[in-house]
Amino acid sequence: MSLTLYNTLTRKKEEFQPLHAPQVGVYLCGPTVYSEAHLGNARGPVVFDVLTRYLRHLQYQVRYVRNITDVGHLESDADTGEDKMEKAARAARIEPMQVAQHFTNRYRQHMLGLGCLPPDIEPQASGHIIEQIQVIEEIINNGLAYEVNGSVYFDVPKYNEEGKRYGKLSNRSIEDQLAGTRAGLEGQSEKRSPLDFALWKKASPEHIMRWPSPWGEGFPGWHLECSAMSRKYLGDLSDIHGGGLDLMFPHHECEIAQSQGSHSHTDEARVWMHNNMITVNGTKMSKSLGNFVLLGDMFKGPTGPLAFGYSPMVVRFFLLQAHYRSPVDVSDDALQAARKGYRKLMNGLRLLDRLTADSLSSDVIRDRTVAPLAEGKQPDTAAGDAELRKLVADVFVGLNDDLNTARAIASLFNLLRKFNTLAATTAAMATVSSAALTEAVDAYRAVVSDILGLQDEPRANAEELLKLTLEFYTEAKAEKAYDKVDQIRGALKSQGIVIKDTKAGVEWAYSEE
RNA sequence: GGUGACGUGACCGAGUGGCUAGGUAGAGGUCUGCAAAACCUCCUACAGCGGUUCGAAUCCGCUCGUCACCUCCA
Repeated sequence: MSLTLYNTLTRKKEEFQPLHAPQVGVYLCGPTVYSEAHLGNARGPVVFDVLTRYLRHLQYQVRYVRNITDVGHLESDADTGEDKMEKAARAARIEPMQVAQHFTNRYRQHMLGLGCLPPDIEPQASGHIIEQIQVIEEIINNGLAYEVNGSVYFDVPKYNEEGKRYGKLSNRSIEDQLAGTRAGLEGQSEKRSPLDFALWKKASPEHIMRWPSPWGEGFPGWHLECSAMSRKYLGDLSDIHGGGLDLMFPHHECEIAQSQGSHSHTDEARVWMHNNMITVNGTKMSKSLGNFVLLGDMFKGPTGPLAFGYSPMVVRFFLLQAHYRSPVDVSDDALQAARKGYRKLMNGLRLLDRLTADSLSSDVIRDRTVAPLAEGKQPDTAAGDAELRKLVADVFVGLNDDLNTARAIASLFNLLRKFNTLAATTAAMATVSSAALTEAVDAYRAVVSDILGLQDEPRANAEELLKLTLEFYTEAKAEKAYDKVDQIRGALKSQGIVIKDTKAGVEWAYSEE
């Protein structure tokens, strides 16, 4: 049983084999930090978080790179195209890097909330201009790029003449692409072919973000950073490269061309993975359509199509309940169902502690020694153990099948039902061995917490609970039930809280000890 | 126009030639001071029409419908 992943490049599920086991290099195209992240921006990070968590569970040494795009994404293909970063900065009348930093901070905060572990390396495009210039020079030296008026373009037709195939990832032929080219392509006069894409763009006088280069002051093209940074941190060829389906073309296609055209001469990554989109009423959530749900708003709610707020963990669970290559539609109904399912799974997590608790074990042991010993036999747990192990195995069948978290979660619920049945009676408990039970309990915990990254969210309000306790305290005192009084006082004291009987009534404070 | 997906029960969402998906909602039951939880049973399915097959929700064809990419987008 081993992990298989769907590779967009081959359009097949492939058994995952690291290039340099036990090391595994994973790259995820990160956010452009010029605005607040929306729900759609969260899917890739969540999926790749589960992927890297699972790879680590499989004992691989993972280097997970997720970049921050803080420069270089043009507003349009036109020569006058303004950088999105700059546009936002201009609107807010602040330093562009301040905008980038602000939204980078927000993004990290949201990702942590969603249970995504920080990447091992989080490189910023603006910090890798030199590396990007170097890649351009390599491509020029290989004769696959040309300079016009301080801008540099990748020569797609030439690239194809050399036996490469621009379009191999998205399965498009050059002819189709040319045929599909739209009419509105003025502003492309500098390009030799409409298929060519910018590696470096000359900065117009009003452009704030600019860097010196062999071709004058300018800024890197929008596909270049990932190629340059992937190579720097993961080598010429990494194991896995991912992003949203909408990045497949042209972004990832261009990345492959750039890597093939540079000294790397590789597809940049062996496995290319693409997560599907999140839709609202069946239509893709996107900035341009304005139908997006900002993560910050979603956690608080209501916002846009949602009448309620949903906690980060509920959102994470919601996303994982679908397979990453399927589209997911957001709605209150779906999220509310997900919330209940999530809580059920979390209650299961708490049940595990009881299942392995000493008190329960001793009961079980007593049951086993009383009943079966009358017949002079050990209890037969073979069937129960086998069932338990099958339930656990099913969970991993799901994970191994192209990271099918939907199947894995379904199997977890089946396992949970078994746990609930076992916990109900000591007789049921006696049908499984403690070894098999411990195994299953550990597996449940590992998958839910470590691999799926689902944590319990405390929902109880401590202050309210404390208030309630003080009411019982007051009642006990009125009844002169002093052992009860002392018991409550002692319990709270062990939590670092002292009760103060004042003339005005009962109050509490944190212990100063 | 080109490329690629998809259409599963009240809602969400897996699966894929014969074997229970799962969650939520609904009905009944066990348990229960009440309730909840838990467990058991049940209900509503594979867009339509043909075809292949011993057998199709699963493969093929057609029809209808929906979506994505081809332009910045996760």
